[in-house]
Amino acid sequence: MTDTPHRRGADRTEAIMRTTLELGQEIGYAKLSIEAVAARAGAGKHTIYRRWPSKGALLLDSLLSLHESDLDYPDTGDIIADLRQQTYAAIDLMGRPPFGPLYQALVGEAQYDPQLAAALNERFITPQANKTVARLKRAQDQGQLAPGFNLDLAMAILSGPLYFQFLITHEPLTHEYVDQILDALFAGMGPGEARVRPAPGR
Amino acid sequence: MTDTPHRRGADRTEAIMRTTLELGQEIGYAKLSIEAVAARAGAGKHTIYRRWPSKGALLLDSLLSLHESDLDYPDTGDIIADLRQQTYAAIDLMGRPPFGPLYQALVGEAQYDPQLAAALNERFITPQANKTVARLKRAQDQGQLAPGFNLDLAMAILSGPLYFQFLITHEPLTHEYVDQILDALFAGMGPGEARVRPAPGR
DNA sequence: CCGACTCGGCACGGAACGTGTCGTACCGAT
DNA sequence: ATCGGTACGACACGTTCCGTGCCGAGTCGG
Repeated sequence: MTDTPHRRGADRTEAIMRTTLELGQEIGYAKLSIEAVAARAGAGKHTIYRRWPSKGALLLDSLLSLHESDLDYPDTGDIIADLRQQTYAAIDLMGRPPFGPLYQALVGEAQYDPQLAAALNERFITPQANKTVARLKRAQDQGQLAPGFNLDLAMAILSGPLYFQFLITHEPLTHEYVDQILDALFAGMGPGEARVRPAPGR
Repeated sequence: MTDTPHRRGADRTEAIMRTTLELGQEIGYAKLSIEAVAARAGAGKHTIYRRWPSKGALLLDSLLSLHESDLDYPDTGDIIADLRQQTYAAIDLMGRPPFGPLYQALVGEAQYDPQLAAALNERFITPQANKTVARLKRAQDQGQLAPGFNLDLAMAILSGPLYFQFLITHEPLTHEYVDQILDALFAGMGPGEARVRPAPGR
């Protein structure tokens, strides 16, 4: 039916974002150019520049369009199990294509594009963090966490090591690693026995 | 005072790195170009390309030349106090010019330049991490830490939240934040009383 | 004192940027 | 059905910077 050119509006927007993800996966973010996206999408460069101020902004929108179904927090009543499951889902997303490598590049770009950094925080980081904090809050109200514990801090201590591995050491994110972090977070690393995980054996 | 051209070797290397830092501070990493560095340093572009394969590699060397005096770990016998002091020094370095903003951009660039990422790890991240782990090891041997605790993990839990704040939320790194992380790390956030101070002996 | 090397300067082709212009197709309102 | 406004694709343009090639001159080691 329509191989007619000059389709408009949301139609073009979606086609451009889809092409961005395609090309991004094929050649990587570094080599991705607006020009190439326009060419493959059969769009004029203006049509892209009219919608997005930068390559980063375009990719941010494209990635967000990909995971519309927000990672929703379970609440089984067991805070550790819920955090674990939720974090598994997060690293599964971050760890593999198409989201993983492109998200990594996007965070990289945000390091010298303050506008992009702000948008990334507002549209992805903060909402995700808020969900974690909200779940922690319920647990704290139910006495599963130390009453005075700073929940933003708890979120940072959980996410931080993951991002450290993701952005700095570039080692793969594993479920086992998540387990270790959760254990340490709830048990502390001071001397004496861990309090959460039963220490089996002797 | 030699304004004679054609000085050679380490002389030129140092001049180029110094100019890189200067220009980087003035206009930011994103706008920094090899061409501009060459022009201001009074060097040919070849002289730069002969030494460094990329802008990132040049900045990495430049930044490392800046903090020759490695952050050395104190060992007062009190692991928490030593970690605190060492981490204070680290965030003071990361938090402000000239090192801070340029280091941030460098980590960003490393997200889509695997060679740069490897060099950054090998020459900066890993050495720093090793020092932390070594200090933790001594503490563990002296019974100040849980015997089986994974020390690489401990390092990641300490560094991770700092980098999270540095790279993701872009909020300023404060000593207070370091204190909070250390408290949480040693006490855990499970219910019950904080255990910050180690009990004597085993 | 001489050959090998390194340097600064300049020029080049190429890629991608962001903008401008033009003719056309779509759309909503009359 | 007609008509203006708008979004669009295509193309061209000037600019910046890349990475490389070439040249003449200065420097260094033997």
